[in-house]
Amino acid sequence: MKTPNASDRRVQRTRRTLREALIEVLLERGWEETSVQHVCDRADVGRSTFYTHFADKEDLLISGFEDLRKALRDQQSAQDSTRALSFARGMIEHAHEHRRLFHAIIGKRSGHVVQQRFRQLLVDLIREDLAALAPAGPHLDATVHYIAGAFFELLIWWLDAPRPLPPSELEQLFHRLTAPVLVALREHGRARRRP
Amino acid sequence: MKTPNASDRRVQRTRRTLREALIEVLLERGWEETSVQHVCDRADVGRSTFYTHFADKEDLLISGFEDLRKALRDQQSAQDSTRALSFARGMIEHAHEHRRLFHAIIGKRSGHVVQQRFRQLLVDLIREDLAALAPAGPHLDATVHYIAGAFFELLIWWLDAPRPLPPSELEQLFHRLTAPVLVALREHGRARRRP
DNA sequence: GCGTTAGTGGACATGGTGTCCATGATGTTG
DNA sequence: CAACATCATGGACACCATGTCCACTAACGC
Repeated sequence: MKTPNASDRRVQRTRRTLREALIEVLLERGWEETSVQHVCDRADVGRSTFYTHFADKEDLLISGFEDLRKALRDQQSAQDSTRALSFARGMIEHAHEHRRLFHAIIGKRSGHVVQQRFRQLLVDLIREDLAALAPAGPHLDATVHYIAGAFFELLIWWLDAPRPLPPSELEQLFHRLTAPVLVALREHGRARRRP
Repeated sequence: MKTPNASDRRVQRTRRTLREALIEVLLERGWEETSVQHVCDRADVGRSTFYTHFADKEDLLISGFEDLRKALRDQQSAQDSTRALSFARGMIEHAHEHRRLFHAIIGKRSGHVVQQRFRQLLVDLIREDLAALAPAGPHLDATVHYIAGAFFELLIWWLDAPRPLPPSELEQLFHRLTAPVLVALREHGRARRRP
């Protein structure tokens, strides 16, 4: 069977069921210990059916990342986004709200492709934010990756902590640590424009 | 057979051969595509022998991490380590010298446990450096992880770049971006000591 | 040299992957 | 509403990797 038609009810139902089952199994077993088998069993869906929709378990999980992205955009436009890196609030709150899920997805028991994708998501979000502050080039690239890595590790640390800070404090912490980095970037940009 | 005696010539030879074979296969196939089978074939070592020495391929790779750590310490003590985060120079030079290997080990084609361990190595190194700057607590922890994540992502970005900066520039960049973070940490430390 | 210990290689059970197909079930369309 | 196209099913198949075991042989240390 070739790429099923997404507008068909059956297709939508199957995909939704599989995504939900993935999350359930993920929460119970962690990423590495989750197999396509388990997900299909939980979803009560034939394993052959799985492969007509997704290439593998990573493909399935990543298909849900778009939802996160959209949620972040909604949250972001519904507040004053005057501050740089305003995605942080939404992301942190989202992670707080779905703490166990986030922990399973990006935490220590996750898989590398998934982490890779998540970090790429961060890099994209941050690059959008910083594009206005400095001219494109290796310095901007480096700063974007610097901040993305910092945020990612900070988030994992926070998700792993036994008694984590409240979300607002984490956000504050992140902005306090990152503000001077942005200042440095801006200065660098100005310096290069008027050497 | 139980834990073989490490002083036996045969044991040393077998382990060394396996480590070398792992690196070879790793460079050719990347982490995920490397199996215990492949490594044993390349090393010309029985697969059952592998399991008397290492639990799995991760165990084998990580057994080589201690060498890196030692190399870094030697390099670090052989220079003025007055500057905070002086490990960075050694790490960057090391990564530059073994670029392809580092790329395979911690880059995009790596495995998550390996990355995990490497990040833990960074966290440990940075915590040692920063312990003197601020009192222990969540703020110090957060900063340590922040910097570790930033350095890690910066390193991967650098290893992935088609035309990478020279190592000295990367080091400079890292220190320029991180200096203000350290200042903030110190100030925070002073503020809490004299509230 | 001799007793001990490590390496060999093949067998075995287990479990996951990805593909394929005939069949039955369920939408969609005219 | 009926006919047809499409999807889901579940079982079979070939494949590959894992981890354990064991009887046999080779190499080491003392």
